[in-house]
Amino acid sequence: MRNAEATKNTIINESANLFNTQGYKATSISDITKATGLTKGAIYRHFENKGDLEKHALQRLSKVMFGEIGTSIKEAKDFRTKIEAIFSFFENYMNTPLYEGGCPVMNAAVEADDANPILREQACAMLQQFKDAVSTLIKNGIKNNQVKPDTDVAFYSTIFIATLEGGIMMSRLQRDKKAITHTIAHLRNIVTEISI
Amino acid sequence: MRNAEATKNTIINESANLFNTQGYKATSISDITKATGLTKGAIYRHFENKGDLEKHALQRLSKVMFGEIGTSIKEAKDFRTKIEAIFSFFENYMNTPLYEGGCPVMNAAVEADDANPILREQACAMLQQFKDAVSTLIKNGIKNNQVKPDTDVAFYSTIFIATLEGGIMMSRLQRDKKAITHTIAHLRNIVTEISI
DNA sequence: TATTTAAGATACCAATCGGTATCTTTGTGC
DNA sequence: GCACAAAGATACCGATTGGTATCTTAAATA
Repeated sequence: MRNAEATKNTIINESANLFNTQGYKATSISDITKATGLTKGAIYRHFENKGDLEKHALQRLSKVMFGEIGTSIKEAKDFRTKIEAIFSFFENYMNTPLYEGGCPVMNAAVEADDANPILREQACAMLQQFKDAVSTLIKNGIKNNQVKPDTDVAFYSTIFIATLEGGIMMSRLQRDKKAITHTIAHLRNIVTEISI
Repeated sequence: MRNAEATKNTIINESANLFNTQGYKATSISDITKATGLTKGAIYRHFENKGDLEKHALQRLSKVMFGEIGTSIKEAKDFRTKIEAIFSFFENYMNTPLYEGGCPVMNAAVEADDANPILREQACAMLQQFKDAVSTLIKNGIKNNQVKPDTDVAFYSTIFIATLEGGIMMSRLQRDKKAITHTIAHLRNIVTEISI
């Protein structure tokens, strides 16, 4: 039989790309057939329905996003370089993004908000995963005497993510790196403030 | 004749509400007929096409948003209370929002990004208007010896907006005020830093 | 090489999409 | 109260939507 796993993989990749750029509702199954070169019959053999495909696609975006962030964090040694890895990841959204269409968390969050509870739940989990990653990063910084011990972990992980997400939203809308550059510069100041 | 201006107004209001909650592409003309109690024929008498209606709806959201922000800023006297008016506006997105569905700028920005250039341009103009408002607020603060004279206006107006937008995105996704509360608390610290 | 079965293509379905042509109703000025 | 014009309702249009039933093709196995 023709490699089922490989075709399923390309369907997920192509649809993930389309969903993240055009939106989930706005992307039709036809769009995906055009992008993959496959037919509707082939797609529906691998996925129950469109919602199922959306789920797998966002899952893929999540894996790619956190995979990249995770490895670049692991490569760094101390708190400052680790958090710098996150900054450069967001900065690269404007130059050489891993996927097109901006941050998958924000895209899914804004679109799914009320109409698509499954997507919303996934976006929620992704945001939590991101927050947890930043939190452990700060916690380890405290443990290793690189971050001030009285630092409010939940507070700072929240404002880090909020500022980054807001920054790339502005930069993508204005098609100008200035916003994300400013926000990251600001976050660097905060990093200095809480660093020992 | 039946009051044309009034019906046009309700069409704009109802569709603005639907567009901002469900999304522009995801909201059909049928949805709007159900919400208004009018028929398709009535709607297309007042608007050329769906895009035209989208334009008017976002324009309405813009007016409402900046109208509210503008008046509450004018009522305040000094820099701190003026910027505090903006904070409380964003905080109210979670309690008693002027309109449902979150920030119209972010919603339009994320959805329109590549597919809907007219909407994108409008969102871009709204963001610029918001940034200009914060900028003049800071500039006046400097002029009136309430803000440090060496304050980078473009820098701070950018991070104020980015942080607020990111905060409400997170809070709306998590359906929890914590994120926006934290981000605003952080912005209050910044206000203190740049204040005299 | 023949059989079997999974993968993918084709052809269709009802429902809905944005949009329009036409008809009916309603209010206004004469 | 009657003609006129504007506002809104009705009925339709082709195109597209998500989805399915069925047919064909290709690869593994016997």
